[in-house]
Amino acid sequence: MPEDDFDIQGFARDINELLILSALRSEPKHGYQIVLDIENESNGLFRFRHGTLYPILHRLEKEGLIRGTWSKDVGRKKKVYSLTGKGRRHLSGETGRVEDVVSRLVRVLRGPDQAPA
Amino acid sequence: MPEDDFDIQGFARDINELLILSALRSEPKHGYQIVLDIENESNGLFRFRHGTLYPILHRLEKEGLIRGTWSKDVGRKKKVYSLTGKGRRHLSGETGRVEDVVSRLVRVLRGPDQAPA
DNA sequence: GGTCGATATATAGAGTCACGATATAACAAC
DNA sequence: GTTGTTATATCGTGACTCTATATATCGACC
Repeated sequence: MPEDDFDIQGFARDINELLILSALRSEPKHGYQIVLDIENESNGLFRFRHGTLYPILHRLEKEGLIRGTWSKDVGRKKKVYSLTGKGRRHLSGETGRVEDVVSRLVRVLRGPDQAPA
Repeated sequence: MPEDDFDIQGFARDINELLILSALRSEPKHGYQIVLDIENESNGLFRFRHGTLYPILHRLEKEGLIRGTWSKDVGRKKKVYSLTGKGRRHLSGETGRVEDVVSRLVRVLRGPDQAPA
């Protein structure tokens, strides 16, 4: 019974989006801060470049998962993004789906003859 | 301490390659059979199309991870691929790396305030 | 008061890859 | 002999990340 179609490229794209959304879970942040936080929380594993980050932020905003507002309080202009309700639901739902996919992936990769450690 | 650079596109490509390599772990198979077995073992989750499978097989062969030989015993020509020693080492090593990455990914996605179930 | 580095956002261009479409061919069944 | 299944192969398209580049502000230093 073939469930929803799996697409490896969409999977990679989802991972990037979810990393950004998860960085906004605790509080609103601007782009530069998001990159630093993800890099810090993943011990340097996940590192976004500018050319990768901003297109994704714009895409997420267009999809209504985050909302960006310009803040010019100090003088340096920053665009601060916050999770919308839709974004928060998307984050928890898709995170569960990613966990499901990777657990099934690892099971296939390890094979049936591998006893669990 | 930033370890090896992570690349989401390379990660997706690696997953596809590892799925194919893992299908050859037990015995040599031809392309068509590989697709059926992966689809079967993943309960229909991972499904390779022709246009995806064969370029990857050629790539893996060129890298020396698999070796393909034409068999014409019955008449219908099949190219049967078998894991090389290098391929077998690559499979187990990279599977471990994928497991490491996904576990760290899930940890970041779930966040620090999430208690383990 | 001018330069340099860090902060901060943005986009265009290049390169890579999966995917859909299409082609070819042999065998089975009828 | 036509149709469906098995089987391998490649080309073109599109989607996406990544590199490079552009712009601008602020702090520090001298």
